[in-house]
This record gives sequence, structure tokens and C-alpha cells, in this order.
Amino acid sequence: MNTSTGTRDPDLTRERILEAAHTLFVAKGFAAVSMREIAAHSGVTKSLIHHHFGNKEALWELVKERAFSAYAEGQEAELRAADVPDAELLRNAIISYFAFLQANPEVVRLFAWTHLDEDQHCGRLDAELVRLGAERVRQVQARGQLRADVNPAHVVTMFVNACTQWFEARAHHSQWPGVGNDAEYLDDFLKVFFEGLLPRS
Amino acid sequence: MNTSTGTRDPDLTRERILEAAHTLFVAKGFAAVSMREIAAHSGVTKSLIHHHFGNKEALWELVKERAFSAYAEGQEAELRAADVPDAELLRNAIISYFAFLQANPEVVRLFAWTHLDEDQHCGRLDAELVRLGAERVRQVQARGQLRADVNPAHVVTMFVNACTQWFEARAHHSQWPGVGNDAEYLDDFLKVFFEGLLPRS
DNA sequence: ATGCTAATTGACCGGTCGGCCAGTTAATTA
DNA sequence: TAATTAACTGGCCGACCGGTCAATTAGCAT
Repeated sequence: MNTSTGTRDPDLTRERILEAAHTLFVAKGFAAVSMREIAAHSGVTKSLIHHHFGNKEALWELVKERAFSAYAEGQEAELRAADVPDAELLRNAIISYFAFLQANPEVVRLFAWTHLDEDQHCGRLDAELVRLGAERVRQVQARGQLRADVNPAHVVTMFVNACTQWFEARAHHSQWPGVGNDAEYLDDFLKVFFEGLLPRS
Repeated sequence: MNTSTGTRDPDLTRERILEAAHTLFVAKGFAAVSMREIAAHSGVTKSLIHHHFGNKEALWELVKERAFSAYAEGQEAELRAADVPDAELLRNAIISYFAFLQANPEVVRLFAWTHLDEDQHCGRLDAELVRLGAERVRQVQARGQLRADVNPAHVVTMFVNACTQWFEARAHHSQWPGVGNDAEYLDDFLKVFFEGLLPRS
């Protein structure tokens, strides 16, 4: 059953199970997915999943951990790549983050599931990410290119929230009158975020 | 079993079932709650729930619909109460909305569940709410008290997103380094939202 | 070739699921 | 008061749940 050659490949098997579990868990949530479903979706026996991963809960934790660390690694790499931060770099970072969520809707859903789980573990993974981002913001503030009377961690939290919720709540506000598409929303957000809602005299 | 007097009161029974279902669904999600659980929690037989509401899915839909329309009605009343909008009123509306979510965490969780359900129906309920809010913003823009080059519907969406995600993702960013409490976050958000992140020369 | 280990299978377990149904009991109506 | 209706109960159904286990099978070292 394993490969076309009929040979065994436990690593590939584990990978296939994890992939199927990831897809199903992200789509329907932990409680709504059965081990039989994951087994069928990955072309493997249910017993084999237990053999490799123990139980359903452990599999879900592993799926979350892998997805989160992949996300965190990717973002951290991008964050460290750009040096000498200024306001324009922050703008680009936001655009890049928005584009990432747009291209990876399963990450957005995973966020939502772990929020509802009140998962403590996954939150710790992006703490380092936020620390890094806030440090960059602080540098730009020190140069006088951003106002210094706002908490740098809040600056990061704000734009992360604005981007995340935009995609999480898409089912709702896609029906709201007057709300534009992704690009238009991002555009308006950047305007307001950097320049404010009040007119500049 | 019904009341202490032993008399029957189908309306009260329905109410008790709905209340128990609401509590459990909001806390654990549709799939993780069993009809037996709801029955036990509301002091009623499982069969009686089926008698009054048909099946589990219909009960969940009813719970969502009731909660959403209660939310929408309350918000709409508050929105219509205040007249002659200006920038200060928008600020107060945001503060009020933030306080509402802070005081009603079950509403926040309900939002999250319906987003993951990709529920189309509940999204329509707050469409009217957004239309109303955007109309107010447009009026303030027309008076020159808010910059006119941003979509009014986006203004509403932005602060709703900022507030909602703050509470939805609390489990995560409560562990983020440097992030303050509710009041501090709201304060910084209002600063940036109205005045922008760039220094005013 | 011969063990040894691990991957893999299918059958099976006790338990729970949502839903149904025949019956009983309490209010309402004629 | 008799008949009707609706609220309410307990028991049952087939399906499915997560998990276990003994038995096979394949790769690998000796």
C-alpha cells in the first residue's frame, strides 16, 4: 500500500499521515475529524497511525507544532534578512505579512483553532517573533521616524491583528456593504496606520 | 423535573435547553458537544430536545441566530442613540465596542466559531450594522473632521478587527513580550488609529 | 539462511454518538 | 368529564468512535 514499488518507507508514511491530518484538522477542527477519516485520506490503516503517533490528541499536537514552527521559521528568516529598519521597511513587512496570510489560508484557520483551544504552547512560538519585530520598531522610533509614545509590541500586535482578522472573518465581512477587496483594504489600513484618521493640517 | 412546582412550562424548558446549548457550543464548538451533554446540563431528557428542536444541527443554528440577533439589536440601538456624529463620537463608539467585547467573551468565541464554519447567515446580520456605522463615518468625513480618502466601511472594519482579534487571540499575545493589558492596548490603538504612526511635524 | 526488529494489517473491544419510537403524563378544549 | 393535543420519558437502534492486540510481512544485520 505504501509506494508503487510496494516497498516500505516509514518516513514517507509518517509524512503522509501528518499531511492528511493537517488538512483535515485545519478544515474541520479536532473534534470533527475521526482517526478513520485520517487513515482513509492518507491511504493507511488506522492502527498504523496509532503505531506511529500514539493517539489522536498527540497527532493533533504534532500537527500544530510542525505548522507553527514552519510558520515561525519562515517569518523569522524574513525578519532577520532585512536590516537597517526604517518606516518604509515596516510598511513592506506589513505588506509581506498580509500577502503571506492571503497565500496561506490554512495558517489563518490554524490560528483560529488554537485560539479557541486556548492553546498556550503555540502562542509561545511566535513570542520570539514579536520580540524581534518590536525591537525593529523600537529602532525606527529611536531614529525619530515613528512616534515614540506607543508601545512597540502594540505596533506589531495591531498590524498582526488587522491582517489576521481580515482573513479569519472573511466569511462575514465579504457580505458587508462597501467593503472592498484585499488590496483595497490593505491600502486603506496602511494609510490610516501610518498617517492616522484625522486630517493633517 | 421541570420546575419546583412540578408543573409543565414548555417555554421555560425551551429556554433552558437553548441556554445550556449556547453555553456548551460556545465553549467547545459544535462537534465536541453531545446531545446527552446538553440534556444533562439543562435538566431535561435528550428526547425532549429532539422534540422541541428537531436535531443537533437545527439547535446549533438557532443558538447562533439568537445570539447574533441579540448582539446586533443591542449594537444597533447604541449606534442609533448617538446623533450628530463627530470624531469624538467615533472614538467613544470604539471604546464602547471594545468594552462590550471585553464584557462578553462568549460573543467573541461565537464570532470565531462562525468564521470557521464559514457561516454565511450570521455575516448578513451585522451587515446592516456596518452599513449604519459606515454612514456615520461618511458624515464625519463630509464635515472635514476625518480624512476623506479612506473607505468608510474600511474604517469600521479596521476597528472591529482590531478589537475582535485582540480578544480572540488573547491566549496567544498574552504571552507576547511587552504587550500590555486591555486598557493599554486600546489606548495605543486609538492613538495610532486617529493620529497615525508617523510623527506629526 | 536466520533471526530480529519494526512496519503494517484486520479483527475486535467497550463505549458513545444522534436519532427514533412507543408509551405515559399533564394541560387544554369540547 | 371525555377527548384531544402536546410535553415528556426511557429504552432501544445502527453507526461510529478511539484504542488495543495478535498475527503477518518486509527490511536488515549476522
